[in-house]
Amino acid sequence: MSYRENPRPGGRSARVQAAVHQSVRDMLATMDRADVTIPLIAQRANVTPSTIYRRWGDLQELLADVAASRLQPESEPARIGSARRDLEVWVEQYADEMASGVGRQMLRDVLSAADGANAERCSGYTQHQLAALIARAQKSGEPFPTQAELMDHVISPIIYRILFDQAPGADYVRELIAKVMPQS
Amino acid sequence: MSYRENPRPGGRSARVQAAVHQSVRDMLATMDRADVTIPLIAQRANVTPSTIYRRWGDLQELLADVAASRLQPESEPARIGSARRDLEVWVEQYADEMASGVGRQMLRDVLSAADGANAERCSGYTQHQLAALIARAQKSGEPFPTQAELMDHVISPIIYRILFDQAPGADYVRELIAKVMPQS
DNA sequence: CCACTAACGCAAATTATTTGCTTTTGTTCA
DNA sequence: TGAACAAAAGCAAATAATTTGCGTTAGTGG
Repeated sequence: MSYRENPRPGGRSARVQAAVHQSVRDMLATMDRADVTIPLIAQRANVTPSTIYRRWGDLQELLADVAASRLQPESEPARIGSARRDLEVWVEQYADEMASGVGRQMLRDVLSAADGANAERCSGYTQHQLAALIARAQKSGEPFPTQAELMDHVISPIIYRILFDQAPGADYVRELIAKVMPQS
Repeated sequence: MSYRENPRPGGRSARVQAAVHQSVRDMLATMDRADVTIPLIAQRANVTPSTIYRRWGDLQELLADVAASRLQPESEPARIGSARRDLEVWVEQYADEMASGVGRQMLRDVLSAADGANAERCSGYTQHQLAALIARAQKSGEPFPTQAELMDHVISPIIYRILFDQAPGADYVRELIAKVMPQS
């Protein structure tokens, strides 16, 4: 049986993973990304390079794994007022995070890995947050866009701009939301 | 003066670039992507590895450059009938190309390079094609979405799905277009 | 507690990348 | 045209990263 797939909290495998992830985060925060190499990561994490190579394959996969972990939201969308307002606030924060230097880089890391699993993971996180907002609107009976509408017409344009162009502004985000709100 | 930025057609710099690009395309077509290395590319292109390193920096940059070149459209969108029909046909073909294994990989290559110039290049190509369709509609007086609407609500969702999820189908594409067409 | 095995460490072998220096090639100007 | 110049390429040595075989350690299940 594999220790890696679902490693138990205190196990050696989990400790190594935590140390390596931490090491990567530290290094990305303090040094130029081009200087972040597997031997250096290994040294800081007190493991052998071969451990990392065997476990993640290459730097891209490791960075994608770390980035996807960091993109996992820690909490539910904040409760401000109406479901629409909550949505606006959440999306604005989402857009800001993704458009920042770090966010942008994490997006790229996640997408550039050969294994697409981490990209799906990220998209899943976003959908999960949206689902929470939708459930909230349903409970209070407010009209609200569907998840597909939000993904296609709010999230997608934001991410596209970040990836290919420039950062989207706050008013741009609000316009996108206004467009998908029903019976406006 | 630099030979590289705007190399003259017959010059040495252009010959090297062509040979390297061709070599990359051949190798990507025939072998596993993980086995495509700079020394191998150099050998096949009859140049020394250091030439490639000096010129492109690393494999990711080279792949991004080649991918962006391949994503450059060779011709204007086909003229089928109405502007709307032309748009539908063009977008469907665009979506198919991007969703294919090769297209997907080219997208990733373009996005994973540290230098974002090639990503902008790609987005620029798309906008250029759309501009042609818009001009056509204007000339014939047909109602038509703006470029921003097309980028945000047709292109972006397609690319997002390709990058994070699965391939979009032909009917999905037509629905996206139906949604942005004015006075439907 | 013992047997089992996945994951790790170590070190040698291989392969990729960097770099200083030389040579080639194309450009410019007299 | 043809010399002077500059950019890019070649070559080879030095460095760094990656792979791999084998022994060891540490969780797992009986």
